[in-house]
Amino acid sequence: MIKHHSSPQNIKAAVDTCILSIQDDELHVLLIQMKKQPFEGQWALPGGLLEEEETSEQAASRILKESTGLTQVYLEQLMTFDEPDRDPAGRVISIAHVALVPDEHASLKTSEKYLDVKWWPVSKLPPLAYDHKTIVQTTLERVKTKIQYTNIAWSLLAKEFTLTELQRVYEIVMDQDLDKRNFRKRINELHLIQATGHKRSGQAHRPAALYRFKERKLVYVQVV
Amino acid sequence: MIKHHSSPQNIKAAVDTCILSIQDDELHVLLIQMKKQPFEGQWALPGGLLEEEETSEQAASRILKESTGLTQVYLEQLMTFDEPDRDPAGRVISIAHVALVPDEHASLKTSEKYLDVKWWPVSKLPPLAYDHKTIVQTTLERVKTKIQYTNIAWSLLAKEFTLTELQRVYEIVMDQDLDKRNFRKRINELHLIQATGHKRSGQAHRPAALYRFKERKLVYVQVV
DNA sequence: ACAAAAGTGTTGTTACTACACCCATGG
DNA sequence: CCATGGGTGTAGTAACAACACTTTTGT
Repeated sequence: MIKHHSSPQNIKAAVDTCILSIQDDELHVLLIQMKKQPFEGQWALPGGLLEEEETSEQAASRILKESTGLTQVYLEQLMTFDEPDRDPAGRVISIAHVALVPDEHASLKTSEKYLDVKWWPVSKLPPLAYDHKTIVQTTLERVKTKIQYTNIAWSLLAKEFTLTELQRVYEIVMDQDLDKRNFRKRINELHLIQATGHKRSGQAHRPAALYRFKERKLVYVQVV
Repeated sequence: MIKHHSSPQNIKAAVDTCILSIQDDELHVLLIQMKKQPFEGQWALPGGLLEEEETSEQAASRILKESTGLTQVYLEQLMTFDEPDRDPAGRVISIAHVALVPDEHASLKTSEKYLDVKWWPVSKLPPLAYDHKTIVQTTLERVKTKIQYTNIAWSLLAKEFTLTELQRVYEIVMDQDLDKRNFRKRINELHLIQATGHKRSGQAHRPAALYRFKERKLVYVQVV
C-alpha cells in the first residue's frame, strides 16, 4: 500500500555492485577509486543512481558493463542497505547486487569517472567508503552458501575448465579444502558438466581433460 | 558510488510487509483492503512510504504494529521489487519484508486507513494489487527454505507448545509430512527447546508435554 | 470401554569420509 | 629420468528412513 498524499519524499535509490572473480587462486572484488569530493581517493564498490526507466538489475548490469565491459555474467540482487546515515551527503538507499565473473574476462575498462579501477583480494581490502565493507561481507556469505546448493560455480570459470579448477573454485569460495576423489565422484553423479574431449596440455605434467557446464544458468543442486 | 550531480530522481521508496501466521492448520497472510482510488476494494499487503529517518526494517515494524498491534516478532528483509511499472501511479520501489507471527497474537487492529484487514489462507488468495502476488510467492519460498536450516519456527508458535504443534509448523510451511519419531529424535538432538514441565490437558486424549524454545532469536541449525 | 492423540526404539539402507598409488606429460 | 599435477576405488562409519504398538486422558 502506497501513500500517495504524503509530502515529497527526499530519498534517492542507488545500486552498488559487488563484482567477484577468482584470480591468482584467490577471490577478488572489483573496486573503484573515487574522484568526487569529499571522497576523493577512497575505494568503493562501483555504483550509481537508479535511472527512471530501468530495474535495479538493469542498473547493476549497466554498472558492470561500465567498469568491466562484461555483459553476460551471473547477476543477482543481494539486499537493500538503507541505514539513514549511510551516505553523509543525504538519504540514499542502495539496492546492492552481486556479480560473478570468470577470470578470463576480468580485464578492466578504464574510465574518466574514477581515479582508478582495480581488483582487490578479499583478504586484503583497503578501507571502503559508505557501508561498502558490510556489503562485501554480506556478498561473501551469500556466495559461500549459494555455491553449495546451486551450480553458480560456472559463473566464475571460463567456458572450458579442468576438474581441478572447478574444485579450486569451491575451495576458494568456501575457504575449505575438499577431497579430490570425493569431489569428482559427487560432480560426476550430478551430471552438471560434460567432457569436451579437449585437453589442457603444455604443462610439465599429464594434461587434464576439459569440461563444460551443460547449463550456464542457475540450477539448484546440493553440491557440497 | 553515488552520482550527486544528477537531476532530481523521481523515485519513491516504499516498504511492503508480508505477514504470515498459522491458523486453522494452514498458513495465512495478512491483507488489507484498499480505500484509495483507483484501487478501492482491492486487496494488498500492508505497506507505506519509507520515512526520512527510519530504516526499512523500522518501517516494516511500524506497519506491522499499525495492522496487528504486534511489536516483538520475527522480521527480515525479503528483497526489493523495482519493476518500473509496478505501481501505475509512478515509480515506487518496494523494499519488501517478511514477518512471522504466532497464532495467539494474530488478532487484528482495525484502522480507518483501510476498508478491511483480514487473514487469508495462502491457498486461496484474492487477486492482489501491484506485484504483491510475486512478493507473497517469494516470501513463501524464503520461509520454506529458511525453516529447514534455522530455528525460525519459534516465531510461528506461542511461547509454550507441544511437539506435535511444532511438527505441524514444519509440515505446513514445507507442505510435506514428517515422521513423528524421526522428527522428535532430531529435535531432541538439537537442544533447541526445553520442557516447561507443564501439560496441555482438557482434551479427550493423553495430555501433551509443553515445551519452549531456549532462544527466541535466529539460530542456524539444520533441522530437516 | 472407547476414541483420540501422546509417546517411544530398532533395523536395514544409504550416503559420507578417509585414504594411496599409478599415469601422462614437459623439461 | 625426474618433477608435477591428473586420474582412479574401496572399506569402514555415520546418518537417515521406514515402521507399530502402548499410554494417558476425556467422554
